Amino acid sequence: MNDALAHAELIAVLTAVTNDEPRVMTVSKGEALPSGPFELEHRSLQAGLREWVNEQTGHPLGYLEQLYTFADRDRSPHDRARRTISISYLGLVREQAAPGAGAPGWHGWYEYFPWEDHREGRPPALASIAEALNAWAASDVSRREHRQKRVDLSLGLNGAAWNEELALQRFELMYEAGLVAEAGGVSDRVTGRPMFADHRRMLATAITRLRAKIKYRPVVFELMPASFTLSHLQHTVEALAGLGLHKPNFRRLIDQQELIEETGEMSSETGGRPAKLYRYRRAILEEHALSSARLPLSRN
Amino acid sequence: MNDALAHAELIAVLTAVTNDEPRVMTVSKGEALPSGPFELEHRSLQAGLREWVNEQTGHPLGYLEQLYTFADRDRSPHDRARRTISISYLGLVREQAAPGAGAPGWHGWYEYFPWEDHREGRPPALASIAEALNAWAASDVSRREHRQKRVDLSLGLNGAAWNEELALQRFELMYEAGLVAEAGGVSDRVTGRPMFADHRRMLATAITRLRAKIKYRPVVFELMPASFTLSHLQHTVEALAGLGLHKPNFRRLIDQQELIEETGEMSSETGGRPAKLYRYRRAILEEHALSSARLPLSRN
DNA sequence: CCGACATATACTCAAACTGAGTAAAAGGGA
DNA sequence: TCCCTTTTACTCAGTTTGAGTATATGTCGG
Repeated sequence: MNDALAHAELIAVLTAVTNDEPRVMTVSKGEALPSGPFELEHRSLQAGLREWVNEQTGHPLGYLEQLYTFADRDRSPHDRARRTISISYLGLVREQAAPGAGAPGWHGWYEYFPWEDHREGRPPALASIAEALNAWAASDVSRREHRQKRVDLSLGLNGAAWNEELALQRFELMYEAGLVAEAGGVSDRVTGRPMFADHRRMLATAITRLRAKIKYRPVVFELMPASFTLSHLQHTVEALAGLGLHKPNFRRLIDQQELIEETGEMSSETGGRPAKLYRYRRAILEEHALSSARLPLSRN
Repeated sequence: MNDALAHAELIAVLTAVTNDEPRVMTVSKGEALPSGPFELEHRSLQAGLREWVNEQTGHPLGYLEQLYTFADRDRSPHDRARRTISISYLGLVREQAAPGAGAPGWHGWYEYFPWEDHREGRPPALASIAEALNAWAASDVSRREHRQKRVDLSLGLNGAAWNEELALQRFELMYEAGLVAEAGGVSDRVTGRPMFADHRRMLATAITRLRAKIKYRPVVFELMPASFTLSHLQHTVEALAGLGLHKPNFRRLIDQQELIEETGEMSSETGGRPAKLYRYRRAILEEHALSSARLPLSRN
């Protein structure tokens, strides 16, 4: 085997939802994701990450999932003889347990991706982005049609519906078109706040992964306090998905899955009729398999 | 930053389906997955893998997706001062383009996982495994109930349905119970063929990933020749899922998604009525977004 | 040449699920 | 007391899904 050596670096995308706003933990005034070296003492990658997140931030993190491993060259121009392998993780932090989640260090997802929040309808930023991307598509005669289709599909134009799971795809498209600051574009209220190196891309990866995952696995509860109302739960999901959901149907979905149970307490925080408080039924993880299954099964 | 250095190793799980049998490319007489070092010249991890797969095997590989990155210690006992980071990839190889896919080097998935093939009903191996795991569950008084639930759910016992996507979970359970050879168990027709180090676990990861992915993304076509019959397509999906599918419903699903189109040719290979030949409509990738969406959406 | 056989293709039907809308209940505050 | 707000409960049509049945079109044996 060849003796090529490399640095190993762990990068964490830690997410919490506070005040119905999804947030990510950052360093350097919001310009980078927290990261640290992978050391020999660490038992495994996952254990290594857990350790230093605990040391550095004090946030106990529940759910932790590997996102992606990068090793592209040109990432650190001063270090050409050696490569850095970056292994990124998505971690979910419970709101309750993160009292500093509104403090410096935590920044809203949608500061970095203003076009991703569709809870109040299509965000104004999207119109400008669409315009810029359409121009980009038109600028290359030979690939125009193909590009236009990608733009339409990603942004939900010309008959296509907005798909919140395409967050990464959208960012990569904007990168390719040179719109975002990391690719030479400007940084403003339309194209969002940039980050160090490819950190914003990792955040986009995390958002995409999480938006997909909440649909078939009960990970939202890793972000919820011990007891919560149905509306609180719905608003958390909406914050992550960047979409408004139909209330009656959301409730139906939740209780037909038997994911939660009443605590018996009530909450009267919101000014209207008091709401029942619920807690997550941890046992459900053992009872059901919770899989999607979209194949036409037979029974022989 | 700390100066911890590590080897970087790329591991490929290359899969093809030949004669309705899913196969994986191996080295060392079927005992290991092909792997190679990640070198400085490589542009990126993905590019690195592509290069040496091409060099070593000659199989042009279409689809390539990162699976997982490992760095657990104790993996190579002779090399304690340094860590090896293993980045595994899932690659799909077209049947047509892999004429050696039945030759040595290629082995059927179900040699390694005899309990995973449910196309002809529950495989006989499963009964013995269930027995052994039940005994294992009963052997620990304090955790018995929890263990029993895990067993029931994984194997589809006591009212639970068999879920083909739990392949990795099942392997980990058998590992934990010491059933498989890699964890000190025996190697026979029930527990399947072992592999070097954690390679069988990586294969299980690949199987799980692929079984999930075929449901919401048209990756099967990466395994199909240029033209094929509907039955051929169905048998390929069945081979991967390890399940029998309901024929009329499979057809309905396929053509309502407009994934394929007729070539105009017919095939009369199978002894019965000749079947129409189809080809994959590559354009579909651009037209549709193809996402699952299991949230109760609203439209304001 | 004919009829059994095998597979392909086409159609039907009920149950479950999904998107969407409406109505009643239960608090707080003017 | 009445209005406002939010929770909770119910309805309904259109679609999707699992499952079963029927017909078409070849090959092959006699």
